[in-house]
Amino acid sequence: MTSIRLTNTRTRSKELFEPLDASNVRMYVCGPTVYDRAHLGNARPVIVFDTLFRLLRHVFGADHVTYVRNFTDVDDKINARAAELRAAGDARPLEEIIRDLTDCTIEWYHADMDALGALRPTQEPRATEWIGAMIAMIEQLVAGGHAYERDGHVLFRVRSYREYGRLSGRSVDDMIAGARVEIAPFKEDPLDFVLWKPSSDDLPGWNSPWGRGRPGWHIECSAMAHELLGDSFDIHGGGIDLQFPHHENEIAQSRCAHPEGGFARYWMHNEMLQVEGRKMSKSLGNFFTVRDLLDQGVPGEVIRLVFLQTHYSRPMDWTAEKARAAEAVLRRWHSLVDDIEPAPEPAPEVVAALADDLNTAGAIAELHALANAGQAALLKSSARLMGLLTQDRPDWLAPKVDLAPLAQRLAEMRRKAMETKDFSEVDRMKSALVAAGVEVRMSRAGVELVPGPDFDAGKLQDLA
RNA sequence: GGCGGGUUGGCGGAGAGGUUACGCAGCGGAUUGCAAAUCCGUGUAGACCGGUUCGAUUCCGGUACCCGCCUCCA
Repeated sequence: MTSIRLTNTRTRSKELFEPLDASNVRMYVCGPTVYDRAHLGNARPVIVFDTLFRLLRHVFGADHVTYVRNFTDVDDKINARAAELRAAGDARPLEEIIRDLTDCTIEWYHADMDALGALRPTQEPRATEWIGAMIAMIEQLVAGGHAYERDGHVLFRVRSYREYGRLSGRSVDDMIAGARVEIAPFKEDPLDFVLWKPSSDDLPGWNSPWGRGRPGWHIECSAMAHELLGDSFDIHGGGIDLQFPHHENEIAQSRCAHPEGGFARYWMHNEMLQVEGRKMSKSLGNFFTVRDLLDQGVPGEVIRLVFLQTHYSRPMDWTAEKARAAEAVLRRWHSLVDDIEPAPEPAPEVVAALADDLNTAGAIAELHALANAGQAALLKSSARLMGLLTQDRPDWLAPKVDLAPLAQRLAEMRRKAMETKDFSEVDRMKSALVAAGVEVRMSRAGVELVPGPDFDAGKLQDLA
């Protein structure tokens, strides 16, 4: 069996991956807060962990991997957006606006991530459907002395978890010295974080032992991971920005609530996305969504290939030039594998590259090698392992049109021109074809016309 | 201020303590009426300074610069 090696953030080293149960490999990845379209940065963990999911399914079997990715549908950003909508004239009750907003955003998210070739996770729990599990976990933490109630809030007592800060390499004392933590009067310690907070009547809330309220952000992942994957599971993933405090807090909660379990054994973090060399942010004006790119005609498959060209542990720069180059590569590969039956197994070199800490760039180099060697069937099966070339002649490629009559006419014109030495007619037709986005291939053997990236059937009307 | 990541040829971007990454672009050639496409060939790379070593771009230490997280945005 292929042995997989993964860089474990927890130990800061590349380790052999050995699942607790090879018949059920379990992975949890932090999903989106659903209040708006996913931006391009949101796509990175999706593509990275989808690739890992595919690799795990390949190695352990498609039915032996459980991949859980949550939807955070209770959050103050959602409440704020809903309040905006109401202020803008939406007369429905807040809860209804929120349900509609989150439902709609989840639909968008699915559509956008599907376009990137990402498989749906095995389970996609919504936080609001697991409030009971969260309350139960908080009760356990309170009972165990790891949490305390203050002014309707329940707070996690960071000092009660000795290893707090280990994942992110921080010490509690250093962080307090850094003083960039919210000071709230009801906290015993500035680093203590909220497990439960009270909701006023105009906010969503659930009844709890501490009154009507809503969960803090971190508890949902702990509760849902526990319910769906157990006390101990294999992989926990997410963006590096979540390492602290989110994942640190998850660990503290989970380990304290279920000391018998080890929570996640391998922690994986993807580095951040940049755009044209700068952080993507609204203030820099380089902020855009996956849907924006798709609408501009950048195919999801192209986005995926660009992402996979950079190792997940490195910052990745999105540039228009990369998208252009990736599209050219995919065009070539598609023309090579169309109508070819994929090989039963992917190439061992590609699997080996992926198994080496998800070396997607190395795997792509192997795909190039297969393409150069004319190994179309292996190229297809190997690319598919990475979620590429999954579709024959996808929509974004030029439609298959019959240009044979035009080719014949051009061939005839050329034959005559060869005799008369007057190529002006031939050149005129050739430029017209090129203007319509057709690639003109003339050789001794004959004339071949291939629709290119800018193919425009309308411009061919003049030639008919 | 605390923590973490990075610096590879014109550009993008990997692996490996000693032997071609790979892709794009460029250059030379084949081919072509001319092109395009295709094929063949082609690169003086490894921020800087030390150390370890027979040998380092690859390991260790330091310096510089860049980036991220700690703060609503992943």
